[in-house]
Amino acid sequence: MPPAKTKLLNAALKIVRTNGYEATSVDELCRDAGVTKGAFFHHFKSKEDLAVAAAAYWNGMTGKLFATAPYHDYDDPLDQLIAYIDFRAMLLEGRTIPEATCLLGTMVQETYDSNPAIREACFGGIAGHADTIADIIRAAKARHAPKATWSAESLALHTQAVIQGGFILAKAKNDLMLARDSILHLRRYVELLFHHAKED
Amino acid sequence: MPPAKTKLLNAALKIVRTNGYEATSVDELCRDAGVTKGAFFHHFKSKEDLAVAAAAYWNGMTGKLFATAPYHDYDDPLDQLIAYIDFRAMLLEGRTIPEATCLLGTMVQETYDSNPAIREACFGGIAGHADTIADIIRAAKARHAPKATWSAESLALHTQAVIQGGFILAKAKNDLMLARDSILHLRRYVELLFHHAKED
DNA sequence: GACGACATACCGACTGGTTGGTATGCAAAT
DNA sequence: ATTTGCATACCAACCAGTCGGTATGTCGTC
Repeated sequence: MPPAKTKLLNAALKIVRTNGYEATSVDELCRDAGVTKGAFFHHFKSKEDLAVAAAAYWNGMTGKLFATAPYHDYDDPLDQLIAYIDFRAMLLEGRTIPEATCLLGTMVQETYDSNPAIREACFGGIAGHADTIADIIRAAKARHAPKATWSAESLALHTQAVIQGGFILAKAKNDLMLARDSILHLRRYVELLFHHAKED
Repeated sequence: MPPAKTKLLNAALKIVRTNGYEATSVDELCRDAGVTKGAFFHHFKSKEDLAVAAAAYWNGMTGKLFATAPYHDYDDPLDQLIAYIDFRAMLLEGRTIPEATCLLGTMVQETYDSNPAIREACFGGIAGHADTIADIIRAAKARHAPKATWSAESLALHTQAVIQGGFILAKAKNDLMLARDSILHLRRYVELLFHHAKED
């Protein structure tokens, strides 16, 4: 039996991704985690504190997932980048929308203006992940497109924008395939970017 | 002096885009609109009803904005498409985040699972706008890339995904320039797509 | 190794304020 | 005379957060 803190964090990942931050009540979190309100406020000094902790927890989970993902195994960084994009598409398969979508993107929409601590936590997670992709893009650019005018950092952030935007369309249509379609366009964009660079 | 209904709808556009749907209370809406709660429930039978009406109101406003935008003036549909993308980037200039971002994308994140009526209203607005872009893309494709394997509808939805995703990154960093950067990548993608097709 | 001092983990009843929503009234327009 | 467009007053449910309490360690000290 995991401790109450872990159970609350897992409940937060699930419920916040389903209903959003504001619509998630502390009582519902406790009910889902099977703990009492006393336990909640023993471990988190406020609901906001839980949200920040959940973002850090999320970063830990996804960080491990991406660090051990197979796209690192390719020698050519461009192959790694394409494989990363394919990996992101694969992560949608067999999952429901709350299971496939991003906690940070969901939370930041509701909190960017009213809750700086949560916004910062979300940005840290997204930017941190984008940095790992920027490293791959930087290497791919050095090898295959040294004269390209776009920056690795900007393209890395763009990959995250496409993925987040795909999630919004998927939620709107209630169909994760919309997210996959946008990821396929992203894949084609990256291919064209490097294909174009090789022609020069 | 506009009637209470209009004042409430305008307040909804402003406050929901700033704080999200759930965090926006009926009382706050009334306060901002300068009307009483009686007026609210006279015009809208529930908060959900207001959200659906606000989505329709938003579609009316943005529909007019895009229908009269200058990107229609180009003869070549590919020029129209590029000009549309530039127009979307231009719409960010001199605006705050709540002023620049999309009501539908914001609302659907919180309501896709819990409130089908709002989700449908959001999807209708996004898909309806995407359809107008798909028409342009279809014409551009017929003229410049008849053999391309991607569909006009899919690319049109992708443009919306990029824009929505850019908004999320912008909110996370508290900087609209992130949205503009992604829109510039989208512009480059479209150029490469058609540039590539012309080479065949 | 027994003892007291203190910390950690958790419980659940309670509170004051806020929530979405209702019931009723009333003046102007049709 | 009835409908429309609001305002006032009110309500039960729910909200995040508090608080007094208990059970279970885990130290240092004699």
